[in-house]
Amino acid sequence: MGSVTIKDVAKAAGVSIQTVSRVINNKKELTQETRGRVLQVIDQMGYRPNTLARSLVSQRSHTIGVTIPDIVNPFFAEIVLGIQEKAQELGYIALQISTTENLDQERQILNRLEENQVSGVISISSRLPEDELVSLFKRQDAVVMINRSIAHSDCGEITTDNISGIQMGVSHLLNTHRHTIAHICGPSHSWNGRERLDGYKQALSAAGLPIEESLMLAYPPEVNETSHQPYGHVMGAIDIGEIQTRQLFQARPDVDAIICFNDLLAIGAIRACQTLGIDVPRQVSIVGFDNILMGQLITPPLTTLSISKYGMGAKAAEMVIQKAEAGVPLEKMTMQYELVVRGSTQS
Amino acid sequence: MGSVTIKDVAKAAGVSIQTVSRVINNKKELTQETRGRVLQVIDQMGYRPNTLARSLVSQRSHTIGVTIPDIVNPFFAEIVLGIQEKAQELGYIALQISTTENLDQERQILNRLEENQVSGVISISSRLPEDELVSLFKRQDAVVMINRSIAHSDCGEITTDNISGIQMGVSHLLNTHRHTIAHICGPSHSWNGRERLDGYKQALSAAGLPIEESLMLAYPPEVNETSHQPYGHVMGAIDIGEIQTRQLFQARPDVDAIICFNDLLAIGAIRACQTLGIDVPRQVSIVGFDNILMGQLITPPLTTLSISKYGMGAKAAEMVIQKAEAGVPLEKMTMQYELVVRGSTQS
DNA sequence: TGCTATAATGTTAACGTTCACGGCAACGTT
DNA sequence: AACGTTGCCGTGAACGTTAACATTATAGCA
Repeated sequence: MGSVTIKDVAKAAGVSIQTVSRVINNKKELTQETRGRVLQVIDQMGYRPNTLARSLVSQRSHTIGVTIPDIVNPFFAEIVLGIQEKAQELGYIALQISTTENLDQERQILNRLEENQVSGVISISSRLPEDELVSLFKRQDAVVMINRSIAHSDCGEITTDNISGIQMGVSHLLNTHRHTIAHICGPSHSWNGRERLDGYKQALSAAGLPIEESLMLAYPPEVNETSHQPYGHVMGAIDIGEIQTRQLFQARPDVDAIICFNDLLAIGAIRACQTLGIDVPRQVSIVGFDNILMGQLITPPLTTLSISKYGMGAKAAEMVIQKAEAGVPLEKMTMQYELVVRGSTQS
Repeated sequence: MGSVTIKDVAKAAGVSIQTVSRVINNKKELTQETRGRVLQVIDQMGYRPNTLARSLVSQRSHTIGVTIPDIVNPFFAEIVLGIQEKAQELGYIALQISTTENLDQERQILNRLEENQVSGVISISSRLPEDELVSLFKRQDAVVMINRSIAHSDCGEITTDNISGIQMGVSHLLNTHRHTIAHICGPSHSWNGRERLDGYKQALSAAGLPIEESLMLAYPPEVNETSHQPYGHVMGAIDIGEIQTRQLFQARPDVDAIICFNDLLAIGAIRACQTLGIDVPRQVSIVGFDNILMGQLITPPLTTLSISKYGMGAKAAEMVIQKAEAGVPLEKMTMQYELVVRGSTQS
């Protein structure tokens, strides 16, 4: 728009453009008097510096790009909030885009972010294949991935210690005298999903328990490409949990505990038990992952492995910006889960 | 960063800068041959046009700014998703910022968006006073407000028909033979909150029922300024619903229905009934507003007034962009609720 | 053949800002 | 008195791109 520029201010205040620039950048080589006069003109004319021009000349957009699988999912939303607030605190702005679990969209977004000259990128739970990610990130010099790891990459990484997390869950179940522990798996294309399955197997082995195929329920293949139906994914996950649990009890009526890939599946599992007349936690204990709000509200409230999503986001933002700004090397860090015991494993 | 520019491409392809520009903008005055050659060089060098420079010269940032009270709240997240996807469809990018229900933050953000030269602004459920909003929007020429109305403004507005919505709720309760209907109010600074309270009174009057103070429970004043505690607001709202309901039954043990400002309060109300040993819906019917996912999952599932959040967002984006792009005048539109009957009002 | 219309390409200026200079007072210092 | 210093301010170039105009080659036509 024909908005007021630094030039207009300079003319109106009877000074050079550079002087105005010095005022808005708080440089000190200025008389109190001229500064005051310029500030007054700025205020009066309603001048706002143009970030586009600024970024162009300074070669720093002070913007970081964020790709999110699904902003409607509060799990991701909380990470995003952490990113946004930390970025803002450091003088950056976060350009967040939800890919709605769509790979093509994700590719497109990443390119779009590049054209927008973002100073760095945070990629949350990407499901793109490794080689493709590498090539999409090639031209970025500050990339942090959350919930995903890539071998031999120079990206930053914030992952969660799924192995020890699920270990804690299994230990808790063993301590409460459960011995036939099933696992409802996450999607096979999810990095967390694969890790948690691995962890489950390791934990059982460590406890001297057999690993049985009939106790591991795979996540069904992609049903239909995501529509804009509200809560499509969230609702879907709950349904899947319910279905898998039904199936589980048909094959293995002897299970006394289920540890699920995430809370949504676990909520589905609880529902299945309720309709099957199975008492939770008396007959079956159920454990989830992620500590989403809903887990606290259902009955019985859900035991889960919790982690600070806000903290993950904030840390990611900090890493990206420090790298972009000062070249601080990107770390690969792992965050620890905390076991939150609630009614679904204890009466 | 020292990324590759149009100049580099031009030199490498042995053409002028302008020719490259024509290629990337798909102008037609070009030989197939040069276009091919340039495209090849572009591909090979990994050139990406610089949006900042483009926007600067064209005076259109192709960006719209969005302020959100709280992105962690799925109600808002879904609106945002609608905005983002429609914007993208129209070649725009949405710069969304959560204000975390903080007024100062909201002011700051709005200024920040202006500096970022956004082509327009969508303000979701703003709680800033009217005069301040007017002055913050003064320099924007395409503003749409969602869930808020301002007298005599030239902003676009997308509001919901709270009056008829709550009317439907009350009618439904009357039809199921309820006569002592309470209302747990929303925050008094919420525009929707005030409207729904008004609607409640109108609906009772229309039915010939008395309007009694003891049946209208005010939302408590701001307790503490928002921290980053996960789910602070969401959890808070549920707690408030629970507390208010307890209080309600103490004063008026004769109520047989509660219609709440939103689903969260309603969920709190259901919890209160459960701990008080009051059967829902046999003894008391409960109705919410917004149709959030959680309402479907609790027991009993919640009867609510539903509206397309995604649609509201998409429409807002469309309006802002049409206005910014082609000067299409901004409308003030009202969307209708739909009653979704579930277990909390019917056995 | 000469001339004009058209297609393909190049040149220049601008968008709003900052950076690296350069100028010029006023002020000590020797 | 001549010479650095310091403080304040202005000038010109640059960031990467596009719009408007200028130029050149090509074809069409009388």
